[in-house]
Order: sequence, then structure tokens, then C-alpha cells
Amino acid sequence: MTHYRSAMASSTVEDYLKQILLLSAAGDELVSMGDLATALDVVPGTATTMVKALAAEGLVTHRPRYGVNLTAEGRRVALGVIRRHRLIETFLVNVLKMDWTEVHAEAELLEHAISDTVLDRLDALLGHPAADPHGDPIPTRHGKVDAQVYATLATCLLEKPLRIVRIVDQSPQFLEFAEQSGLRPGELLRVTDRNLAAGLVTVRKGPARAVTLGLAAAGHILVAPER
Amino acid sequence: MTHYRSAMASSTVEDYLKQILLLSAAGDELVSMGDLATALDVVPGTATTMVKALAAEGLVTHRPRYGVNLTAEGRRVALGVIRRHRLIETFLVNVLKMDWTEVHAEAELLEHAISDTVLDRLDALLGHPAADPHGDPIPTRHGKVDAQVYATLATCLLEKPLRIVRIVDQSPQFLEFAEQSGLRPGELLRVTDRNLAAGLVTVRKGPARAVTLGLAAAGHILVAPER
DNA sequence: CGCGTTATTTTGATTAGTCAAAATAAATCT
DNA sequence: AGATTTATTTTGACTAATCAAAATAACGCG
Ligand SMILES: [Mn+2]
Ligand SMILES: [Mn+2]
Ligand SMILES: [Mn+2]
Ligand SMILES: [Mn+2]
Repeated sequence: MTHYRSAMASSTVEDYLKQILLLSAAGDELVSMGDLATALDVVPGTATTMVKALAAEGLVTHRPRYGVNLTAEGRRVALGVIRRHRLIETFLVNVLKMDWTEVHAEAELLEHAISDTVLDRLDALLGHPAADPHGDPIPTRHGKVDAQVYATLATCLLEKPLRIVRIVDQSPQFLEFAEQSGLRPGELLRVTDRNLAAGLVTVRKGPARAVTLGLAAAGHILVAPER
Repeated sequence: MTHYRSAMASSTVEDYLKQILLLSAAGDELVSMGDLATALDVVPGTATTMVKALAAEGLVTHRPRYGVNLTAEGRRVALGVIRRHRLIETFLVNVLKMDWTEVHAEAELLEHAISDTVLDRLDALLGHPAADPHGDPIPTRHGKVDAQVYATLATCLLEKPLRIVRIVDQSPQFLEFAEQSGLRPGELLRVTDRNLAAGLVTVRKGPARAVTLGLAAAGHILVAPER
């Protein structure tokens, strides 16, 4: 009646590894203890302690005073967690018809509890999706993940037709704003104005509706040129 | 990024409470520390320590040296866990088409990770089932559970037509035996012979197939008179 | 009734994960 | 360069959950 997970990484360890990967932006830059601690909602000393333990397990490399990043093995584990997270989100939205603004918190917990068997069934049921409801790419079972780089509403060309491919912010507040403003993955729009000094970006969907948002927010919406 | 559950009971606490309920056979008999420890796969001293802590929290009443049972609040929590467990099993079999012999272990973990929101969606998707794939009754959202008492293949009348309503043993070994022998919930059969001295029961489905099983095993298969 | 067997409880330790606060190192600013 | 600010690490302490092994209580039998 005790529970486990393949080759045993606790959900705490899984969350640390996942967060290190996400904060290093799928790249190899060092993640600071401060950022890691904030993301995991622990005090910095806790992050330091945990990172040293992960380093001793060979899951991360730690440059004291500078930061941490993943070993190949740590990355493998992290990608597994991210795959589970994103497939679960997709299931919750596509099958259970939940709101895409609220599924992140659910997946945060379920990602540690679902077996490979169940995950594979889910993946098949969903038709092996390439991205989750936020447009986040879903790693394959073998840890391949689409690393394509996109422009954002803060950096793209003006007046060109664009399609939203991804929202890079999991907070319900931001997602609800996006939902309300019609800024969902898949939507078509163009940026009609960008004022760097004022930090404002204006976008339009068709001739009608115009939405103005701050540069930081605009930077969280990834787009690809359309047609 | 830390995780939680409504009014916070750890998965360990949830498993203790659930197991106490299951071992007291939905009744009010005291559960011994030995049985509880065995069910939870811990040493008896651990069960004692935990039960004292649960008693301090008002979730159980402990009669030292005799046993433990649930308070109303402990029972409420336990029924919630059991509801989640059984709805998850039903989902895994009915939607993901997993084998009814293997879903118990999956549910053992997922039961602690699923929110009320997701559970309600699942319940609706499944059409508010009254029982899980093993025939175990699913408590309602308000903690009502079908307490009907059934005969078993070890106690029922001979030669009467019967329908299997429930298998009271979660072990994959037993369930695979049941599956192989065609002894699934819903199946029709009759007991053609019972030898108490030898401890053997023989059942037949139609005129064809006869299966012989031991008394203990027969006692794990609950049946209702048919027609 | 007393003695041995068996179950339960207690005691002392251990591990994972955490925090508060002090110590230290690095970065930044005169 | 020296002083100040900021980030990181260390230290000491705590909680939840567990085990091994010793102590104790209840049971069951002659
Ligand atoms: Mn998580
Ligand atoms: Mn997502
Ligand atoms: Mn469980
Ligand atoms: Mn069941």
C-alpha cells in the first residue's frame, strides 16, 4: 500500500528539475537560486540545500554562488515531468472540457501521480498532440521537444498577419485576460501599433476589436507569421 | 508551486483513514493495529504512532491495546478517498480501456492527486456510475454509500441462478484468476457443488464450463439471486 | 492462578523537506 | 579601492513518516 514512481524521484525532486529546465528556457544558462526558490515558493536556503542534494545524485551541476543546471539525466527526468504535465492539461481541456485558464494547477499535482501506462493511453486517446492548450510543446516519450523560436507581440513585425502559437504565462489572471481579449492560441491578428516609450502594444483581430497591452504582457504571447 | 488538497490531509493520512474504513467492513468494529499495519505495509509501531496522531486530530478514536475506528469526520474523509479511488478505476477501464485487473494500483496513487473539480467532470463523463469495475459501490459526493449485503459463492444457495455483483479482492493475481475463469461482475452462473470438508466450491456458467475454487476464494465473490 | 505466547506500545534513530536567521561572498556604487 | 547593498550559503531547528528493538499488556492454556 506504499506508493512509488519509476526509479524513484519524489514529487519535490521532480518539481525542482522541471523548474530548472523551464527557467533555463530549454537552454543551458545557469539558473539562480533566487529564481529557483521563487518559482518553487521556498526560501533561498532551501533551494541551495536541495540543489546540493540533487548534485550529489547526479541530476544537476551546481556552480556555488552562480547557479545550477541540469545533467543529461536530470533533463531526461524533467522532460518526463513536462510531458506528463502537458498531456494532462490537454486531456483536461479536450476531454473533460475544463477551462484552459485553470488546468495548470490541476496538472501540477497529477503530473507526479500518473504512470507511464496511463500516460500512453491518454496520449493515444488525444491523438498524440504536439502542443497543450497553451501552445506549449509536448515532449515525446523519448525526450524530443520542439525547440522552435517564435517572435512575440513585443518583437514581431507591424501590420503583418500573425497567428498566436503559444502563451508563455501559466497564471490564471493572465490567462483569463488573454481569454477575455480573444488572445488564444490559434487566433489570427496583427499588431497595429507599438510604442516602446510608453511600453504599449496594440493588436487587432480583423477590422473590429482592438486590444492594448503592456510590453511585458505582449512578450508572453508568441506568434508566427501567417500565410 | 507547492501542492495541496482541500483542508489538507496528506496522502498518508488519507490512506490510513481509507484502510481503517475498509478493514472495519463499513461497520464499526475496531480495527487492530496489526491488520492496519499489514494493510498499509508498515511495522505495527508505525501504525500505533500514526493512529495516536490521527486521534489527536479528531479523525479516529483509539482504544489503546484494542483497536481504532473512525470518527464521523474521519469517515467523511475516508469516503471521499474511496469515491475518488473508485471513480478513477472506472475511468481507467471505461474510457482508457485498461484492464480491470491492473487499475487498482494506478488509482492508489491518483486518488490523492485529483481535485473535486476534475472528479465531478469525470463522474459526469462516466454517467454517475454506482459501482466500479470490480463491483465496489461508489460513494456519492455526500458520502452516501450502498451498504447492501450480498451472499458469496461460499454461502449462497446451490443450483439457483446467480449474478456476480462484486469481487472483494484487489490483488492482480486473484483478479486475473477471476478474469480467466469468467468470474467477472455481471456474469451469470450457479453453484453446483459445495464441499465444506474439502473446502471446495464448483460453479457452472450454462451447461458448459465448470470452475472449482477454494472456499476462501469463493468468499471473495459476491452474488445476488437472478430472476 | 501463573506462565508463556502474541500483539501493541514505547523509545531512540533516521530521512526528506522545510524555515529563520546568521555568515559569507559577489556585485555595485561612490 | 573601500564601503554598501544584494544574493547565496550555512547553521540550527522543526515536522511528518518511518523502522528496529526493547518494554509492556492482554490472552490463552494447563
Ligand atoms: Mn508539480
Ligand atoms: Mn501548459
Ligand atoms: Mn493511496
Ligand atoms: Mn475497485
